[in-house]
Amino acid sequence: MTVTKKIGRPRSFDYDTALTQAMTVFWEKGYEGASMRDLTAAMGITGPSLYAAFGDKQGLFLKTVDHYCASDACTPLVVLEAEEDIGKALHAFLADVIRSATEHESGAKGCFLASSVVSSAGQVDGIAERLNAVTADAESRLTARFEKEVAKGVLPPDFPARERASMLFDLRQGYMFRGRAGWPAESMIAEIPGRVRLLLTG
Amino acid sequence: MTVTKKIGRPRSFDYDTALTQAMTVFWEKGYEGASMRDLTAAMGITGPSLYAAFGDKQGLFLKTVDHYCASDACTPLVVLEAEEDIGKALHAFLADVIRSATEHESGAKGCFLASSVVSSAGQVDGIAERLNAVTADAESRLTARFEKEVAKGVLPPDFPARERASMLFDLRQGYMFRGRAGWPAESMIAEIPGRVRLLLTG
DNA sequence: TTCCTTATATATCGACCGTTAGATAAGGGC
DNA sequence: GCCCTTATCTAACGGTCGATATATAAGGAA
Repeated sequence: MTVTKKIGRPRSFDYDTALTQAMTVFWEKGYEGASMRDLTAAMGITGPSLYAAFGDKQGLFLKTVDHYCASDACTPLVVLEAEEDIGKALHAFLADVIRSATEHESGAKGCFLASSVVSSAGQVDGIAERLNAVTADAESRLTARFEKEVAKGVLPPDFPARERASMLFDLRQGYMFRGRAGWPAESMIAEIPGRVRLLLTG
Repeated sequence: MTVTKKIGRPRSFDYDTALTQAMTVFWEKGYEGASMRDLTAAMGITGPSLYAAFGDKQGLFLKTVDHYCASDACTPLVVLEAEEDIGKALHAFLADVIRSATEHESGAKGCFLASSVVSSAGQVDGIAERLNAVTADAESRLTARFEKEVAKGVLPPDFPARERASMLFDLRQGYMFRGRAGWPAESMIAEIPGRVRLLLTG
């Protein structure tokens, strides 16, 4: 690892902090809805600084997506992996999805990828590929969680871990939709136990 | 019913046809991405004619949404209600959802509401309410389909029709996401039988 | 025909879009 | 000290945005 000597005038802002603030703007307003003026205002920098550091708007957008993916910001997944009891883990996963899908009154609801980035898939090159990759990764983590229970003997050896993982992922997407439509969180939470029971059916 | 006498110069275009063409543009490009010039070009009319007939951009958008809702354009629901055998009906429903989510290479993938309109919920007044209403309607139709089987005796009396209907709706949303991410249709189709089996579990 | 009402087409409005010259400021290397 | 490099600022670019003023055209009513 070489020491990177920096020459020239140093940056007056923190790269990752600015990136996170840009992400928030994209999250609330979407790719098209977020103007460069919205972004520079939120990031606290001027236009030329933004272009020098992040490239054009599309480049900045892709960088926010990669930043989000790299930061393990998907809390439901973290919750699922942290809880030992599989029933409680699934309950906590779904509850956290519902929370994230409904908690903010602003536009920054739900998963950044699942409820905001996805709508730009047809308009920004590179988005579909990233969504595809992160979906595959999320599903493998969900699958691993089920397989862990199979290994422990809690779930039967023939338990369809991959199928249930993919269902769990898709159910999450439904909550994103309901959150955007203003569906009340209570009715979603009330249905969690039934869903958990079904997901664990052998 | 009174005969509506029209005075003044008659319209030179068909209202519903123009509305449908506008919907296609919104479907492909989203609300923000669709410019008035895109819309007038697709509708074959000039700007002032559009404003006179449909109001401003937001008004036109809401009219396309209402037009879609009123036209029973959600083919998976129609398919589900048409097929008598519940297993085949569910299979056909999911297959049709997957088809609509993946068939077009353009941006007009999936359900207009579920994959396009939903992303404008935070930015256009009136969208969330409409999504909420149409979701409730779709769920009640899904529930009715399950209850029909309960009445026939195919499903047990204590079958949780409403819960499974809501799951079915949410699974559909997952397919919309996968379609946008470029997920291959074959792998989704391959998982249908397992999902149908689980949905019908008593 | 003449009026009244409504739709049409042309041309354009001010505002905002994403983006970039051009000049200036701030660091390290010598 | 003086360079070289890079970041910063102000200002503005051409283009497109959504929306409209104006004048003309096309029908029914008298």
